[in-house]
Amino acid sequence: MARSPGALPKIFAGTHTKTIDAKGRVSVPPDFRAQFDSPEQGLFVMRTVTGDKALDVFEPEAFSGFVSNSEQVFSSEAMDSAIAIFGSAQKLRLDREGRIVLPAEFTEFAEIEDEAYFMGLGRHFQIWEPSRGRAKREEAHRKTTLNRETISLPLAGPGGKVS
Amino acid sequence: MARSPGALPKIFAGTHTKTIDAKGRVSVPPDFRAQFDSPEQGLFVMRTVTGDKALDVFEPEAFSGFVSNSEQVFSSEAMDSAIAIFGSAQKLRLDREGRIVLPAEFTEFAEIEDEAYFMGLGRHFQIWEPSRGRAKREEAHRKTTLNRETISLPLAGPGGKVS
DNA sequence: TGACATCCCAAGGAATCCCACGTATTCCCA
DNA sequence: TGGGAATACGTGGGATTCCTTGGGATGTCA
Repeated sequence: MARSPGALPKIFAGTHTKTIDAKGRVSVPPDFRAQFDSPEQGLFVMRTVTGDKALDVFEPEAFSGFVSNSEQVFSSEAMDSAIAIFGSAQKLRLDREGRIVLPAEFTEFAEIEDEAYFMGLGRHFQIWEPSRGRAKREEAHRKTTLNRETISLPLAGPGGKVS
Repeated sequence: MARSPGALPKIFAGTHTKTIDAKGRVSVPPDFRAQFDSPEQGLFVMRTVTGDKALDVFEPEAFSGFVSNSEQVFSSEAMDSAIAIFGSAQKLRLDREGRIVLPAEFTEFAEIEDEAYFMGLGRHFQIWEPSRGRAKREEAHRKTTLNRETISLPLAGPGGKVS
């Protein structure tokens, strides 16, 4: 991703709660949409591997970074990672109004019913069931407040890139 | 990786369960078909060598990568690999509706009856017997969740793990 | 010549796309 | 600073396209 010097990296920040209509459609927050290089290429959604009941959402360009890491198709370790990532990921297209349809597989995994909680995480963002997402956010804030002396956050550094 | 900016690599992602009709035909998921450079060139199918009862499916272009890797035809190791790969692989054509017919050799190996479970793995994809494939996916997800600290995934954010 | 495999065509159903309207917000100007 | 207009956003429904499934026709090999 060649970024012109001085240009700021895209940042997904903030939280947004969006309703899901009868057809299963959700509006992606405009704040997030504004960050997309090419909305017509859609987004990659996958079940998160952190143990949370949440979904990770990436732009195609960011998501394609996972491909190079799975060159060794016959290594069983790489296999597990590849299955966990690509097996659960799916490419979603946005309609003209910037909505996506979350497949049942994902809503079931994240236990999402009629509302989706979008949470920006910098380079990508997540989708949660609202109450669960809010709880996670509060907990993370509390933990980070307590542990701020001992943990290292790359706060000062530039976004860096996945090679 | 030399890739022209903006050009994204093709990615096979997600899982799809497809029924096999009386004639042994299965629809290749549209998501996957959309990734094919030239559907008329067909696909290469082989028994996987990971010990799983599954089938690996490659595009001709990706599959041809194995050729260069097996140059040393007189090394017994390379011989075995070549036999395992090319000896078991078979080229399948798609009909106008995007269906393939899995030869008995493959359905027997993977113990596939009347349903096929397609699982994207990035550069290529696999075909499983549904219940077996689902189990494999759950297991892989669980393992990856447990080991996510020790394996390098660019999930954590910019540059992966900050040491 | 018969049996089998492959290819082609058609129709039903489902998912997707597109368009239009109501509402809220922002911007601008008085 | 208040009000009005224009823009953007969210929402819903209708229309179209795509996908799947099944069956028939054609070609091939034994």
